[in-house]
Amino acid sequence: MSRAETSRRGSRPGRAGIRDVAAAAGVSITTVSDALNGKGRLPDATRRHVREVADRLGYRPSAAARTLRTGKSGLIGLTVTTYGDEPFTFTEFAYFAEMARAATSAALARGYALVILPATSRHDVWSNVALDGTVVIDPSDQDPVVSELVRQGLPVVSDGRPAGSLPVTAWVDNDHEAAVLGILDHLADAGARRIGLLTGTTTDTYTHLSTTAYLRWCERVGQDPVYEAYPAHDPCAGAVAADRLLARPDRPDAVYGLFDPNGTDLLAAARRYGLRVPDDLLLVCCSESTVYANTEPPITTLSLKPRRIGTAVVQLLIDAIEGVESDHPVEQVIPTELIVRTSSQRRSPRTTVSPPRSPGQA
Amino acid sequence: MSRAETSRRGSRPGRAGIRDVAAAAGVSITTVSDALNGKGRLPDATRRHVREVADRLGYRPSAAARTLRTGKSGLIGLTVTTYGDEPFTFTEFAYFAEMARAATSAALARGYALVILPATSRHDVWSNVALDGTVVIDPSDQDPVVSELVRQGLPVVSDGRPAGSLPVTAWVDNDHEAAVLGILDHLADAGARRIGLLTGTTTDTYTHLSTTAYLRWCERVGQDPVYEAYPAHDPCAGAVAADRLLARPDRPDAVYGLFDPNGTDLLAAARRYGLRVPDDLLLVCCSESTVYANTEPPITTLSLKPRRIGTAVVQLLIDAIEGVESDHPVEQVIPTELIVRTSSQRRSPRTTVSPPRSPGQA
DNA sequence: CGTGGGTGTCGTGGGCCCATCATAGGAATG
DNA sequence: CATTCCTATGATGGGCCCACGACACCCACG
Repeated sequence: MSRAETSRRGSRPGRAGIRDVAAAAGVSITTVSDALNGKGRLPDATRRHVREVADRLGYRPSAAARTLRTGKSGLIGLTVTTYGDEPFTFTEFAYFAEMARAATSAALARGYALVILPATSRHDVWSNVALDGTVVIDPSDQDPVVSELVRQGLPVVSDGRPAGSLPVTAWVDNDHEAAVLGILDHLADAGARRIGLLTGTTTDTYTHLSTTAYLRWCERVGQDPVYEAYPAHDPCAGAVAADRLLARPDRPDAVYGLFDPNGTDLLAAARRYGLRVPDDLLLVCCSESTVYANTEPPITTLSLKPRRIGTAVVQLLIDAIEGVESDHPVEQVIPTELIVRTSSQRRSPRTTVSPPRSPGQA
Repeated sequence: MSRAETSRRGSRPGRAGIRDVAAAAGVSITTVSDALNGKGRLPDATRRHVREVADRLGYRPSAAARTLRTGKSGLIGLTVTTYGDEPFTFTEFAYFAEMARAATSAALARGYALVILPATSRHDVWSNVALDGTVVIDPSDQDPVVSELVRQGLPVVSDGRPAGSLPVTAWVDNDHEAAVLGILDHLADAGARRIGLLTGTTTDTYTHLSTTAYLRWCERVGQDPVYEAYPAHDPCAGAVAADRLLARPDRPDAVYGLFDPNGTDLLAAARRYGLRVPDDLLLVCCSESTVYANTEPPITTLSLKPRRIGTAVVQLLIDAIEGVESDHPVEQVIPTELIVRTSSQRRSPRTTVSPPRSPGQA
């Protein structure tokens, strides 16, 4: 024992180990471990005493040793898709930030921390961190990262319905088709005759499902599709695409934009063409940003509820990690929320749909 | 050895350990370790063979064991301040997202991953993860997290000049005072007579330095300060404060807003009071968001260059971790960038400052 | 009244997780 | 026999946990 003491002193003068605490408290290593972890059956006096000594010595258990022994690291990977060199795209900023924030909080509340891992990370980096499980955002079909993780026996929960036969443990997503159909109906109700779509060229599930839903809706109501697609990760391309859409001979009288910056892009394009919103052009875009509450005019947005998604994803993952029989279903659909503002209300609000009021009221 | 083999088989059927690789390749454990890590002096044939076998078995070295042995985890903490329950504030979304993105990329390029750790994390969470060092965003004076980390001998680099005598290893910041003075001069040059400030009630360094710089500038040019402060973490309070500022009897004819959403808030308030921008009111705000390029009118913004900051912070931290004699100084000041748009140009651009052109040109 | 067995409470020893590294050892060659 | 090379052995890092051991106490039986 004294040998251990000595060798430890030599190795790391700054940090105290469990051995040092045991020696200082006059008990065994096991007793220290049990006292600090609330395990075993020890008299409260011993427990208190050990805790006191540990505090005095500034003892912090080595995370590495604990992880090695228990097989649990308390770390959850947050894998974000990458376009080009940078992790997560510009268009997803607000969504991603909100989602990550909620996920961080939820994980923290259950004693876990999040590790950011871009999908294009070098193998050696993310196989070099001990994860208990991983959250994957919008995994592509046959995502090599996911299959590798699953092969290692780690639970994987995805934000976004997994494409193809990706073997994720669970997933959470919005009902994107229903959301698009709801918006199109909303615009049609507001008087839109020809609804256009600003969409992306990428092949992710969100873009694909939304575009398909649009095309099917068009077919159902007998409208020719009017849409422009652009690479969503390029912040400049959006403005150009918005311009193209409004410059078409079959110019739409309402537009839904799938990505966050589309609102301002479309608004700017409309101004260039002298179109008044909402009189000449109805506008809706998918965004989590609150700037659209204060634009001129305020723009109707679709919120994907990233906070609920982030929370749900983490809960599912931790349930899987801890082997909790999921009281949650393994496939969760989070409802979207349409925040109706001026840009999508041609008729002055409530005038025609509400019951008549007394003339005195504004 | 056969006993070890057996016990391993029983323990974790899915994952192969270094023992299994050694057995399968018919060499010793050391040889496997050396072959995979490029150490020692081994014949290339052996090296290749070992690698091949390791690949075939899907061997991944245990991160926990390696961390325990080497004392390095390859993990960097990213500590974010919290307001209320949620990590990082709404007003810092774009800044934080950009900064975190750059930091993630920079860390990755050097083989490190980032762990998100809200400052209010329970002790047991962030002492439960093995960190090699930590990035702290805007640490408050006497931040307990920082002192604890430093006490453990871990390098800490802060984004934002540390308040008080916080013992950080290094820091990176903008020259906020110079930035504010530059903006005020810019507005004065554009014809502003009375410049107002939209600031925060929080005590962080950014808010403090900026406000002080404003007050000093006012004193120097002999203008009465006109400012409103609000709790920056409350997204609704900003709109109210903007309104208050423009409702004052000594209404300013130019305003600088310290926080991201102030641009739209001020624009909306200006419209309510029938003020034209930039004719009746000049506007600048500090923001990383590109929406201000497409507002009506486009708004001049100050960029704090979060990507450069995120990169610099991580480089400094990893230099410290790896004991590299910093070729970078330990205190870095990143220049800000004023992106001048219509909202701060009262006189039509270039007309009066450029040499006269021939009448035919637009 | 004395002692052996039963029952509990507290606490300890040593092995284990897995990879790394220093050093000792062995084989081949000059 | 000496010198290169390469490989094997064993210690190490630090905390957790299984399986016991030590000790006290109580009851019953001789």
